[in-house]
Amino acid sequence: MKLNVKSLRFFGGFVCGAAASTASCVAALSIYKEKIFHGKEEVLEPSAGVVGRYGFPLTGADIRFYANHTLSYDQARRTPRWVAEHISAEKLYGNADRKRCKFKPDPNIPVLFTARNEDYLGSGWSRGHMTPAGDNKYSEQAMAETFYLSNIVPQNFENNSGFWNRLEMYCRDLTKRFQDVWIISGPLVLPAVGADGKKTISYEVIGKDDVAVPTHLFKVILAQRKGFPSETLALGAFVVPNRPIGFNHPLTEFQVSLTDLERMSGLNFFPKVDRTRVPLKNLCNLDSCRLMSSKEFSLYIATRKIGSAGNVFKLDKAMSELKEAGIAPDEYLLKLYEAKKKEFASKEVPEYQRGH
DNA sequence: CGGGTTGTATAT
DNA sequence: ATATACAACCCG
Repeated sequence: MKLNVKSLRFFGGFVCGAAASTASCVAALSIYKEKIFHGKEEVLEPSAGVVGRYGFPLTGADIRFYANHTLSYDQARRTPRWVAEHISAEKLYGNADRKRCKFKPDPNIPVLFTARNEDYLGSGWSRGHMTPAGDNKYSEQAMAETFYLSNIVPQNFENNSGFWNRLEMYCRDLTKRFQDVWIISGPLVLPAVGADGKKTISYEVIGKDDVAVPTHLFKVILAQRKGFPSETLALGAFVVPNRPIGFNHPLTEFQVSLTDLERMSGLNFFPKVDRTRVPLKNLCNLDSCRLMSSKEFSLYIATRKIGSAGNVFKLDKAMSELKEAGIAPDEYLLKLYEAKKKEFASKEVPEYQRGH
């Protein structure tokens, strides 16, 4: 078995490339394998050689699969490297509710490498979903799994509930114009130029588990529209700083070329997309890439609060907040408000009358 | 939609 | 005594 690796490579390649018979190709490749007996059965496994006699370091499962998302986990940083998901209009409707979900360590990851809630609580950073809970309204199970801390990174509070939230809403809105949308999200730690002109990568770690706080977050969106003579594929890649981003910043400000993001992240995105067969269009040219404005967002939040209000006081509070912001409620909000008001009135009045 | 805190009852 | 669960409350 003592053979020169270089000549092996050449020999194998030559046989595979030139021979008509696939059998000879397999035979040549098998030289790389070791014959190992598992019980009585003889199987071929990749040769580890002397160097690997006691095994090579393991980084854990390359890819981990969940009901509606897939991720690669970074055991050193206690965060995902990337999280992939697919959404369509159907997945955004259903009764799954984040109020019934809980953040928890991913039971599939070795305890030694998991993040825990205590790492985040009181750290000054929020637990930011990579694949969003709101993309899984159709399935309690799928939504619950997004709350595993393997899908979470330390995220600035205001960024999480603000700009990033609106970016996720835009992604969901895309399903109105594209049948299928694939999204890859993840954390980045990017170099910064110091006062001495040197580039340094520096990032905070939080909790006893030293969970890495990313300097930036990325999101790659691939949107597909059925059509004739051919389908349409549009792609947008974004890198967003992990700090508050106001309404004056458009999403396009954070758009980067896919190649640039690939160099930053060390990842190749959507390797199976055949760009010669279906030309990739710029998502922000084909679609708007416009996020909700301040007014639209406030209106949306107010509508949410009124929809979930449990009493008249909260109902009126949400309305007065809107008024103070100088935002006129739309027809939908007004109707919802009136309906809830009646609902509470019909519950309270009879009891009041009986009491007297 | 996106995230928190606090208080109380309960189990260990 | 200390951890855990849950309801009720809060924020943008």
